[in-house]
Amino acid sequence: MKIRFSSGEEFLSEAPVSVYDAASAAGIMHRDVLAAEVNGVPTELSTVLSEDSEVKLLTFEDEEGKRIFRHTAAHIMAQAVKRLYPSTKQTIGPATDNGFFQDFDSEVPITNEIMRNIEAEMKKIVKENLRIERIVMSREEALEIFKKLDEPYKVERINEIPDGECISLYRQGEYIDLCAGPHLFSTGAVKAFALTQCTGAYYKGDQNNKMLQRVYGIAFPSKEQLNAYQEEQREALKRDHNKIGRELGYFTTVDEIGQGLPILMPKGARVIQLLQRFVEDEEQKRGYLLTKTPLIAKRDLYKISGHWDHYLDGMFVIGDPHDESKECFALRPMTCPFQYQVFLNKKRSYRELPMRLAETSTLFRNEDSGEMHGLIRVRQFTISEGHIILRPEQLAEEFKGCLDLARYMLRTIGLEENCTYRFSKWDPSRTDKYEGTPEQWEEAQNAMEKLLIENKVDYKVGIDEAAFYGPKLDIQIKNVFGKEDTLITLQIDMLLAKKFGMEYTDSDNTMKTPYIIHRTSMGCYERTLALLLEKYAGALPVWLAPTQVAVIPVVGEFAGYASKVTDALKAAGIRAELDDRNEKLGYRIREWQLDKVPYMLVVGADEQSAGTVTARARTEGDGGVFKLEDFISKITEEVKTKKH
RNA sequence: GCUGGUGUAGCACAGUCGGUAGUGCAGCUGAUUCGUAAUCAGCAGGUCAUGUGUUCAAGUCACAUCACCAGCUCCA
Repeated sequence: MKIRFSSGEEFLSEAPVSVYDAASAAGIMHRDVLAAEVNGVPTELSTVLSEDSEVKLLTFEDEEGKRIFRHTAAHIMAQAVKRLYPSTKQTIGPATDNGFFQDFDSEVPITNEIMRNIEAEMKKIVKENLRIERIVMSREEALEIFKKLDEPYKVERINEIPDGECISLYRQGEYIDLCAGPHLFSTGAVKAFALTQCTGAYYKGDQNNKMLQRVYGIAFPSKEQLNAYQEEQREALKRDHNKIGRELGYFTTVDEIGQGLPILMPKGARVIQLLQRFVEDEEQKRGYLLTKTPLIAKRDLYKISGHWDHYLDGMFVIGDPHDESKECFALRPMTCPFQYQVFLNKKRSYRELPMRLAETSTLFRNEDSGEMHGLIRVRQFTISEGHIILRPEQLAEEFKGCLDLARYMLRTIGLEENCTYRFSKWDPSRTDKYEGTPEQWEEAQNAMEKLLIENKVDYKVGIDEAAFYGPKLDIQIKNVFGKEDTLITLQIDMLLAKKFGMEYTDSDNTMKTPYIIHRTSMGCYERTLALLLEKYAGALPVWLAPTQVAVIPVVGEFAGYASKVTDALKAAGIRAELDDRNEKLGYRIREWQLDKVPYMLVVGADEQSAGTVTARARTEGDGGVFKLEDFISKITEEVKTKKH
């Protein structure tokens, strides 16, 4: 038989041979090799080859190699926990994007102190360099083993494995676990690791189930890689909008006002105003009609839209929602049913479609208390909302228009490269959560899929991520903790128009029901601000900076000239601030640096006599000595082009 | 909502065995007028998140509530 390696080498063998031996014989085995892919399937180095095979050796540089490495680290953690706390029940322990975790059912919560103990025990297991063995057995044998070990979750899992599927166990030393694998050759390879946090997690991710103890960890083949990763994490956390946004005075929260209700301070409010003006102006150019609709409505409206049935828990209700004899209001969680009234105002012709309605819309959602996060997840927010009411044949063009607008916005604010696309579909097994029939969902989803392909959107599918009325294209972004949120959403809705009795007279004089696109152009402003602060570490581009220029006289003597310069900048529409405090120059400069202001103009005798300014720029190379009017032109140009 | 953690001045933190609260920076008032990371002096800031309890005595101990943080679940 012939074994071909992806690196080009070949090895011929009469007898069955392990991947490890074959690679050694071919002279390409080295210490960084963790596992292998045989004919495209990941497997361990001990796998015995008995027919012609294509083999790729995996190291930590390969995604699959990383995954296997981390998965083995998870097993080492589980082994350590079983050694220290034998009554703990094992559940699952996969690799994640950055590391791994293990879920345990433990009587006592796992604290930081316990975590340190587990780490110490893990070090021992690595040092013992235990050989990791794969064992395949029948369902009955496996059940017997785990019943004997008193591991009920493993027993449950074994019973869930479909007939005919291979049941494999992995053994390292005294520890044994049910696991599909693959794994490393031995525990010794996991040279550097750290347990990062301990927390609760519902069994099988269902909040009706028991809460288990989850321990997260990271693992690397070398100490250097571990240190580099930890340093990177520390740096990322310095960009946390929830930290710098408060420190720099963009927003704050107040106990008495409540959770998820941030106060936008002058700087935060300014940035949001700038974003909002930009969005509204751009939408006007693209044929949108601006509306302004009420923030509350009677329960009757939400009953028509379906929100009352599907979203009552998420709404702030004024009055008793269940007392039908009295009037009851609710703060709006979405704009849709309000904005539809614009269309419903009179009889509509096909000639009026598409009708593009936009609104800077404040929404209220009664999120569960543990959900709030800085400006990213709040209970009141303002969104660049909009609905396009259209004839079915206009869907492709209008959807493309929305996508173009969203991409233009993201590109302009500099977040496009940080985003990914998710095609959010319904879950056919959870019909209670969704309106409409499977046929209607099929139709809407097929339409969207076609549009995504046409528009070359590189997307991932998300099952059970749709809105209750239709599928979505969600534009996703990660925060500094790696948590993903939706920034922008485009939704196709073939259901709600009918519920609201929306119709138009078509060219053949028949009444037709329109389609609706629900869309945002820049998402909600609070969240966008948060992600901008994180992207730029607080140093927003000039066009968005709350203060664009600080004017600093060298000493008090030149405060007059500095004041004139400031006035000239302000007259040109530049957000300038005069800093004539009686403090040492270096001290004042340092304060503005900490404030991340894009430009400082230092003026003294030379500048005053020449009518110039000395600009010190936040970014290297943008500074220098300018004629005042030249500096104004420079800033005006940067604002106009929305330079990053 | 669930698991764990946190809450002392605007911010960063001390506060020992339970004995009535400190430091630095920021702020204010003076003085100082200095060319790119911190001028000097003085002053003022706190119902120790809130409430209830234990105690002769609570920042410190107990319970409850609120808020903040991470994760789970949910979601823009």
